Amino acid sequence: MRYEAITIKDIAKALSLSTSTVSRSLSDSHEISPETKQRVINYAKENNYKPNPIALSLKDKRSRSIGIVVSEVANSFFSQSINGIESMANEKGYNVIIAQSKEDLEREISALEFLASRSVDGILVSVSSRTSNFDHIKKLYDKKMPMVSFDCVVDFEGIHKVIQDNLIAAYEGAEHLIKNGFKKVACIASSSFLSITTERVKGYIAALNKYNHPIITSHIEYIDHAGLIAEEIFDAMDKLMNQKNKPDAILTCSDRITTNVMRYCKQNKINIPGQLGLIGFSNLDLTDILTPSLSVIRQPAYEMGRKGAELLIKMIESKKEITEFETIVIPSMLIERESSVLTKNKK
Amino acid sequence: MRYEAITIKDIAKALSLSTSTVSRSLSDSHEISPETKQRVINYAKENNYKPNPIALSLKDKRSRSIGIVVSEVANSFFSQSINGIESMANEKGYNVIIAQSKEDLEREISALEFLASRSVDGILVSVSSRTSNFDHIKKLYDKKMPMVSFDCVVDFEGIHKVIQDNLIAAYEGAEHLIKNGFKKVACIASSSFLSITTERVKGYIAALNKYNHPIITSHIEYIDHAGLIAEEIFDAMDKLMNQKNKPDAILTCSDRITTNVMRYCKQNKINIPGQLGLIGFSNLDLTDILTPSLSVIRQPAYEMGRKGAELLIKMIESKKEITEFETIVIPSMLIERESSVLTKNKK
DNA sequence: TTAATTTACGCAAACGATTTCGTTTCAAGA
DNA sequence: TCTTGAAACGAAATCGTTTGCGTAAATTAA
Repeated sequence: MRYEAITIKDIAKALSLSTSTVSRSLSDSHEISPETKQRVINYAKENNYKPNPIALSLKDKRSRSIGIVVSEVANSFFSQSINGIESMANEKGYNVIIAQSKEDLEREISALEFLASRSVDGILVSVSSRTSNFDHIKKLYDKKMPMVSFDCVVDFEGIHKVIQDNLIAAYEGAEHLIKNGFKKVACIASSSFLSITTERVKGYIAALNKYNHPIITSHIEYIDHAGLIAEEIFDAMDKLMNQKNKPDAILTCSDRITTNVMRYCKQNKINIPGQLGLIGFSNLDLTDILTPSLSVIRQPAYEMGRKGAELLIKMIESKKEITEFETIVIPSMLIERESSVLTKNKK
Repeated sequence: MRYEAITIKDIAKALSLSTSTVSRSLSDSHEISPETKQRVINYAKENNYKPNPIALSLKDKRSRSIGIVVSEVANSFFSQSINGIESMANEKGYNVIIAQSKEDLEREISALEFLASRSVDGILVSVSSRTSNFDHIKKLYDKKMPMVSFDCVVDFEGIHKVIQDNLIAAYEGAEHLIKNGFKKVACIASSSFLSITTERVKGYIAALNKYNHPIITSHIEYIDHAGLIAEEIFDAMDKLMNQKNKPDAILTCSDRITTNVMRYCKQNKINIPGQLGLIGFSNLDLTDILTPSLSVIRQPAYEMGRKGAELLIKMIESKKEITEFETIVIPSMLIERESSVLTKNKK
């Protein structure tokens, strides 16, 4: 079964004209008589003619499509980002092709290859939590594939980046806990490979330093598999909560970590915020109706997507080599709710 | 800035061969000598040659891409469906282009036009909640665009459909509430335009009939805008809870409705399940850590996506006209948790 | 030795659209 | 009357790939 669209040839044949004349009529060229032009335009409209983008792509050597590589679509942060990317891309006349790495380096590499072989004009990439080296990205980039790195950005210069204010966000998160009376704030961060992780941990440490809290190594846990397996997070919680000097609050650095910490506390009957204060990075819409309602650092996913797409398209359409690279930082938002605020009458 | 891939011409020039010879070598034709073949294959591999899919598309009159139209990507059901679609499409060598209708008929129409004009080989569509007539879909379908309707399916014969067992799922949901001792089970359904809504309401009514509960019209509310505006759901709840004969339990028929009912109850301090039992359709991963944990009917999003993509691709690749149309029903899963179970010691 | 066949490759058309370069026709200027 | 030139259109190349057809050289059969 096949859908057959009308072509410029069909129009030419129907009106006994050459394809050149039809093409020129449709592009409103001055060297076509007004009558012919009208005949063509009318016929095209009646038969709902749309130029074949594939033929155009072949000629122009551009596909007007951009690729996205994320770890997973079914993740609130990324689905919101994709939403933003999509809206900007559509405005600019591009469409998007999505590839998922599933937090796996091998799949990330093949996703990039796949996109390049599908001749996208550029790629937006958020690297997986298992990506500790960036050769595959560099390689493609050196071949002049326009690329923008967003969220989980690559760790080298010479590429546009769109990030949130990771350090500041984490700083404010930790500070928020401290100001609300917590004395021993721990941190569960994502994969140690990622720059967003080091940034966030830096912010966490900066806040502790600022308020003269000691930095306790056993209070910092890393989740190297992006929390795809809940076990990993439960193990981290076990470690944190079973030590002598156990924390009284936690800053969690990703959606999945945040929710799994909640899950752990619920299963282990740890009272939040009474026994454990909690604030975490999250983009879920449901955090306000959790009990206790969850204080979160909300990441500007949609805006990051839009900005990333805009940057990428600017790059694609730029004639000259790009030499100046922007790093766009979009502020995140701290939403204070119950999970991080100690009340007088705690159980 | 532009990425330039190596072409068959480049290989031909480099090895002083014709493009035909190169092409045939790469397709392992018998009419090329083993030595030449090897030379070409080696050179191609060294230079990471990948055939240009755009040129192939132009020749084959197929793009090896399929379109998806959903109301919104940032929706757990759809992002999970897309995940399934993507995985199947990739297995079969297709990629996906996503378009969003944002629950708006106009945007749905233009999304379909957009996809057709981008020459996708077929389209998977879940209609928006504002879609009460299907002319735009029929029109495209009559032009032989392969299409499969999933989840919010179209209301006419002669097209493949992938749905969940809406009637049974709703029946079981209502039955579950009744069996747990609730006497006055209400229902908040989605847009009355949608067949999934009528199916689910039928299931709800069937359960009430089966257990000799009266059908009370004021206990059925419809949310015509997909709950994009929380207000609409709050209004429905106001109506339900402020009547004399108010319900003691609710079956909610979509993710957004379910969570907004929770939100309403939390704001209005309505105890669940003590004052109001609740079970709802939802695909969120967080429902188990709500308080009370939420009983849900989980929709088989991933499987529906995979099955839909499989069906669509089968259709695209079929030589002959399709005359038999399948309606694939995938069972959903009822997960019993606290929100629908009355305990002895209620407040 | 000559004819027939096989081997191994090149030429050119095709897909749909754009664009450069002609070509035809007609009118105005010399 | 002849030249010039604009106006209005067509032919053909191009993008990258496949493929039917043609053809030279090499091999085999007669």
